[in-house]
Amino acid sequence: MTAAIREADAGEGLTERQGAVLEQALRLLVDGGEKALTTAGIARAANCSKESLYKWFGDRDGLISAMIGFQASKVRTQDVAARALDAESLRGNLVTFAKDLLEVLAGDVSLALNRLAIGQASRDGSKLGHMLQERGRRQIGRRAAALLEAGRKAGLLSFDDADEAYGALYGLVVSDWHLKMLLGEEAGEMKKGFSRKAEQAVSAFLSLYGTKR
Amino acid sequence: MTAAIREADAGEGLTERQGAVLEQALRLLVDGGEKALTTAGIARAANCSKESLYKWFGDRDGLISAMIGFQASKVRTQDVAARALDAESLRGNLVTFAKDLLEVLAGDVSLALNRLAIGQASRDGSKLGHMLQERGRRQIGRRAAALLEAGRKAGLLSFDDADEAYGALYGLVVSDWHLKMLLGEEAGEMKKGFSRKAEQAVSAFLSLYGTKR
DNA sequence: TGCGAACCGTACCGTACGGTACTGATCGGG
DNA sequence: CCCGATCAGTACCGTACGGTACGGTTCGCA
Repeated sequence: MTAAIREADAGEGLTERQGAVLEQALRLLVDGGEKALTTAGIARAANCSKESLYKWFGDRDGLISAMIGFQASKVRTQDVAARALDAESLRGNLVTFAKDLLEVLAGDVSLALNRLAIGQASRDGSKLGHMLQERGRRQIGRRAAALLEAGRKAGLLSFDDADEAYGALYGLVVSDWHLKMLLGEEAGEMKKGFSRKAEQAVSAFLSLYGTKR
Repeated sequence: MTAAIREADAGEGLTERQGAVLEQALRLLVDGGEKALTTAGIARAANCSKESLYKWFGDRDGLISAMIGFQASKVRTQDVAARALDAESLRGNLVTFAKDLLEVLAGDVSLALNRLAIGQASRDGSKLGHMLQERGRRQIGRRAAALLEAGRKAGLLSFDDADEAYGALYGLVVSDWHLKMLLGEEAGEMKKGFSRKAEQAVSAFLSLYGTKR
């Protein structure tokens, strides 16, 4: 048995030491943007050597990929599979989902990683973009899909294409807020309006796809 | 009278030579991303000297700002103030607007500039972000606002908050397509679905805010 | 106690970028 | 015909980054 297997891991087949290093790297990225994410800076912040960074992650891109995977592994979305779905609880679940979605998108780590992936979309063949899409959005998308499907099963929602319905829900909730935050709009001021925004969006969504009169 | 006034300009108080340089710079940015946007590269592509670049635009940031302003000045949105607005023409105008919006957002220059501004959002205090927001989105937003207001005046639409209604329209039309394209999803394949997407979004919007039974 | 692996800290190398300085050519006005 | 301004082309400088190499130290293990 290899020694590595016996060590505590951080959810991605990497040791906790490596996880701590990625944590510091994420902090650097959040605080200073991509420009601050230098190998020397990470090594200094994490009290490790550049040589170890290259041994563990290969090169800078591998390190960034590891950062995305590490962050995604921390934000496991627990879907509350609430049975006995009635109109009230469906609305409540949808509002909760909408708020969670806005909170996640407005999180500084999420914003920083999205900025990083978008900035490199031109040069790396959108490798990071696909990774973010797959490991971040896919998760929350599945949660929404399950919720919508449950609503349809309970006769509370009516739609043919689940993706189309989810797209409408996403658009009504997020609108152009995500882009505005990515462009640097202060996220702190906006968070206060999240609840109202989420409820409005869910109301609109239900009047589009709900069966209730 | 100054000599500069007598020269042909490119819409931003700069000479046509400078406009040609900015054109080449935009082309470099579109083709190779931010990494390809070097002063030496621009000078080579535009057959000018780096010294001229710095004389005209101050520094790299000034040049990027000029690029944004230059591009915005080219994409003037003509609002077809169609009088005699009935339900059919309102829908038609909304669909046209939705298609135009998707086309603009999917344009490679737009995507490249947005990627650039998002990538620098952390370091420059979102100066570029505000500029893009102000000179790009504000324009198309006003066109939509005028259309919505005309619809309300004609008794075809019903809403209290015009911004909220516009937000819903924007979200229904764009959903998360913009982000996916910014992250590198191939835009070519998506463009085929724009018409259908636009019509679906407008139908949903009308069933939310329309007065028609 | 001695061995070897892992690792920190740092020095180092090649490269590429932003920005400046200089030279020579072109061109319009007196 | 000459003067001054503008500009292309290039050489140059300081800096900072990605990636590598090396000496010294700790720690698990026999």
